[in-house]
Amino acid sequence: MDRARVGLKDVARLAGVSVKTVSNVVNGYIHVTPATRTRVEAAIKELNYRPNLSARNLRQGRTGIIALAVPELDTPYFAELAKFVVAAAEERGLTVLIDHTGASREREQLVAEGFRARLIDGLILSPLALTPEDLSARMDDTPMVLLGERVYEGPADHIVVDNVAAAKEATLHLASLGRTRIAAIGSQDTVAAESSRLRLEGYRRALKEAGLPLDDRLVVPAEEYHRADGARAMAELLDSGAAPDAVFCFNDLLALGALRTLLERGLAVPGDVALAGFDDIEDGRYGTPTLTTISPDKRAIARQAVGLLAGRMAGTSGQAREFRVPYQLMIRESSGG
Amino acid sequence: MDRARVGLKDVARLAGVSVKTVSNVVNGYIHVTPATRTRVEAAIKELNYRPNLSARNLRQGRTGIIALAVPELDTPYFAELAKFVVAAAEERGLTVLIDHTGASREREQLVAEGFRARLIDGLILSPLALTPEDLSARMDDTPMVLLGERVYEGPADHIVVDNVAAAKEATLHLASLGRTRIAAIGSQDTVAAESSRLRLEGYRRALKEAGLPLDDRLVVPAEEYHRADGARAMAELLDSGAAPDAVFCFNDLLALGALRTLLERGLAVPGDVALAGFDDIEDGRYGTPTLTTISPDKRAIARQAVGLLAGRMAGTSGQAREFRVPYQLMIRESSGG
DNA sequence: ATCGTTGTATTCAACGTTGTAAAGAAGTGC
DNA sequence: GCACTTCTTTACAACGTTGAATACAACGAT
Repeated sequence: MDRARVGLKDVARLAGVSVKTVSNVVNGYIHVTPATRTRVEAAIKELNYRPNLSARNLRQGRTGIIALAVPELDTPYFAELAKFVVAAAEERGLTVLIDHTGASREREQLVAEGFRARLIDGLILSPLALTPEDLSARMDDTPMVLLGERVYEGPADHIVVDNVAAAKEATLHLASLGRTRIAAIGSQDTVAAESSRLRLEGYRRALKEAGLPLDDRLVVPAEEYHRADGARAMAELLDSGAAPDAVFCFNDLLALGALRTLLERGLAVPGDVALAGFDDIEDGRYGTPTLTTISPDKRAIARQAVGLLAGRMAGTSGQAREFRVPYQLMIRESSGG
Repeated sequence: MDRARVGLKDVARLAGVSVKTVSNVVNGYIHVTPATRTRVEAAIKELNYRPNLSARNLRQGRTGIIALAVPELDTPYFAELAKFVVAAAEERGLTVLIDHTGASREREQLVAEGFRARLIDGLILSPLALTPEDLSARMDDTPMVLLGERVYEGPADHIVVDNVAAAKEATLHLASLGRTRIAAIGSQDTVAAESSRLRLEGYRRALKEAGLPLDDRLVVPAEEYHRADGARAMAELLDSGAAPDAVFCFNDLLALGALRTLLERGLAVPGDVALAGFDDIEDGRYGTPTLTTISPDKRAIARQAVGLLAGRMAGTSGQAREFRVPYQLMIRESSGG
């Protein structure tokens, strides 16, 4: 194999034209004779020429690459989201590079501060640990769109789902089944745990609206949002004697973990305890029982994020914007659907 | 914000040195006076300079980016694998760009043929539909490592798990429980479905070794490897009257789908039907019951792939190599563990 | 014929970086 | 003091591409 890189120059020599003409053919410039075009295309094919994107990018000042930074890629919610983002980016001719931050503030800062600067044209960041102050202090001027639940007043565009309303709707749904001891799994007391706080707020408002008392023993924290944490939290809840007859989990993985504990202990779902989650990941749609959950429109999130980012990259200026993306309560078997 | 890009030139002017000296500081060149270094570093900080990677890459002829092309990113197995690949790449200072092929032969060909050529230095491809002929015909000379089950004699390095042995071990485990009517879910008759074929072969060998008859009605195809296919296949199996007392599913998602059908129909797992899967995805470790499965060492797969690729990128030449990665049978509740 | 117009192809410079070679400064050994 | 090495910094060219400016040819209208 030729290890030697073939460039416009080589194609030009073979086709007997200037370098620029080859460039014109490659870029579909209109004023090229069919004859030359054919000749050049033949040469391109013969040499198996591929444009050097680094050179092109250098010249044009853009790379066509955007980064998507998520806490964990192997979390179903983010994997599904990533898929939609990649698809939405492709529609616009953009390539996605994925960073995972592991939910560490340090890594999130690094990404926001332009760790990939001059390689990417834009950044979609799903922050978990980053504080609004971190964001205000941001130096890098790469366009950025924030994803997810948190509401920032800061200077960055962001896409949000109304967590309070969604959590309230899920909790009210459980109440509408006649449940009176509705627990919540997933509270967090870190400064940065905004989405947890918002969902808790929704839960509280729902209880108030339903005329149910607020019992602190029914609110159980979860350090992370994985199945294991949900299983552990559910066990605590049952052992504490709080005797819940429904549980709203702050995400689906917590709910699936909780479900596991409930079934292990011989409790019926939804018979003894009704269950609702948040995220609508595929796992929840095929478990036993299937999981009632809040389904944020992930495709819309991805589309909006990429669209907004593309706009900024194209030079749109102005105030940071917030886009609200719709969600839907999916009632399934775990709450008697 | 300065929208104007700051380059070495600007830093050099501010620090009162030549462009190359700044470059030397940035790259940690040894022979720079502490005094100059400090001065330059101050200037870099003041201007918030970031190297332009496109330019650097153009100059050096490499980008430091590798692509990982997987069929579906939101499939747990690949999401987990992707995470390990990203981590392994980071250890070597490489950045990963993810492509998803949707298991389409066309997209896989596109990727292998250098769709991203001159942007990436190497490619890790997990082929599903690509034929060995496609690979032999490959023109692009970007280093490539193939991932996954398929064994190619072709010209590319690849990382494999011994599918036949693993499938045999899983099936034999089911037989060792005293089950005599062991079904298999996931056969495929596409030309390209190599991994399905290998797992089926392992299943057959196990039956032979256990002295069990081979009953065609016990082998059920699955078009794709998702939960829905598993659920459907299990239903077919039960409706056909084949009366299985154990099922080996060719991946965990199929198994989880099958599990769903079994529980829906009031059958006990593993009491009435024992179940085993393949991949060891996290979902299987927290379902009810937990899932017996073949666990390929994903971290090793990722490490080997990136290492091998890095070697080729550094210029190692020679015959295509095959690396075998270990696996482990994880016995859990679905087979009475 | 002459002028403009349009279409086709070329030359030149520049994007920001780094490898090479070489220049200048400073020390070392005789 | 001289030749020599070592350290520090620089000028220059090149990576492969494309935008701007321009040359040249062909054409139609005057």
